[in-house]
Amino acid sequence: MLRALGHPVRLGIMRRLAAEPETCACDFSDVFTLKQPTVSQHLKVLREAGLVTTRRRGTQICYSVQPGAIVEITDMLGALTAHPEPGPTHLPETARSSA
Amino acid sequence: MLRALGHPVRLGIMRRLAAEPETCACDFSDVFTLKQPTVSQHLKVLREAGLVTTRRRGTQICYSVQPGAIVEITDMLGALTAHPEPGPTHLPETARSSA
DNA sequence: TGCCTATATAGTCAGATGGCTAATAAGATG
DNA sequence: CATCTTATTAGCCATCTGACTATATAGGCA
Repeated sequence: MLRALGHPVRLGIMRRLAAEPETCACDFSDVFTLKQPTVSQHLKVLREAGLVTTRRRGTQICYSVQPGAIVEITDMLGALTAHPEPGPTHLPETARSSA
Repeated sequence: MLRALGHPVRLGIMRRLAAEPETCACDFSDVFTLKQPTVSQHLKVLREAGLVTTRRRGTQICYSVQPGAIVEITDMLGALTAHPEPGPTHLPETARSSA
């Protein structure tokens, strides 16, 4: 998810979706001055990262922010400031799973 | 900053620093099975992103998480879930029907 | 001072990323 | 059913990233 947000266009898409939910895919091409397939690729990354949800409206597909995903990231980032506690709070460092 | 966190090794470094502050640079080479210069590059990215702070301790340089940076990211991400209607300001209805 | 350890930089190369055009698939609408 | 619009996928190529080795720099300590 962080990797998905690490690209300026994708972060811009998220911001746009936050400011104006239910934005259709075709709208982004104009906003970011990118060709439609390029936007589609970025939207796919965001979709597969679970950061956005889709809904069909007529011939268009509207995107919105998946609030749960943002909470998930925020929670994970908050753990970065948590002090080390003597308990099973910390995760194993052998996590090799990719998203 | 998000771009800096978007790499598994760098996120792992941040997690390690959260679990064990004041970790010296040489320690990461062993933890992540990477050569020393590679770790140094990642630490440089984190440093330039303002995500970590450094402190010299003898011959070593110890890294710690910069809490303010995490707050900054969290705050920015929180804005992604904020609705575009912060007050009684009326704006065009967009026919949002729940699925 | 001189050495020795720890860290940072330079340079290089394979592989990933991100943009495009062209073609395909999905679905609405007459 | 035919057609048209919209979205996705495929393939291509320039650029960036991230790993490495080799080298340079910084600073403590005998």
